[in-house]
Amino acid sequence: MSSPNGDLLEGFSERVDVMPGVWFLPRFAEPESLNSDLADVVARAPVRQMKTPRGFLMGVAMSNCGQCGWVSDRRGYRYAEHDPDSGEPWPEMPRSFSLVALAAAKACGFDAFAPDVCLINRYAVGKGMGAHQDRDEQDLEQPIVSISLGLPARFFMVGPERRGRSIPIDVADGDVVVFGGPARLHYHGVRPLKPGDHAVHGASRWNLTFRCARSLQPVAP
DNA sequence: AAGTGACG
DNA sequence: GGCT
Repeated sequence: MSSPNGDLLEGFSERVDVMPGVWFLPRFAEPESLNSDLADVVARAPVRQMKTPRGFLMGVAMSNCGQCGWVSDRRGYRYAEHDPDSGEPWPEMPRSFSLVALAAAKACGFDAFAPDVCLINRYAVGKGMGAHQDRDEQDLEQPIVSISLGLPARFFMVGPERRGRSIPIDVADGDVVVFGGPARLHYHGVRPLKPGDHAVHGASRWNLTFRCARSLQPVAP
């Protein structure tokens, strides 16, 4: 298929190259099926505020789906096969999640993205996340795919050092950010959420981040 | 410090 | 950049 957007899937808008290894895909995801499946997942594994290793309560409420889930407590950051709140395995990753994550990664040149984890972050008004790295995954060859749902927010990407100038990326419902390769370990964060009222999610922003935490080999979606 | 926030 |  020949089009101005050669390596993008047909029917989608543009791909913005933010910096080497960071791409912004405005309105790439169709929120409706994601919203429905998200509701099912968080009904089984409700979001909760985890503690940092130093004992501070994180502002953002989190859950997971997939083969394991990212957790934080006084023992540190890690991936766990079970939800520590319920003792149950994390809910299975919905097909709608893995399909859009795969397509977004492919649009950025990652042809075999097979995430085994989706970390679910819910931002309430006033909540944000300071600059941090996603470095707890085994497979750093694979990118991080981040899907925004609900209220808009300002994501920021710094670089390999925690401090320094950041590049803002304003993300809204259905937007996708992909970062990998030279940016896979870049520090990044989210500015505190401004008040608003989204038709579906009310005064919240949801973020779905897909990672290859343990799978070192591709798995069919 | 995946924290918050005053100050410049 | 300091503080906790």
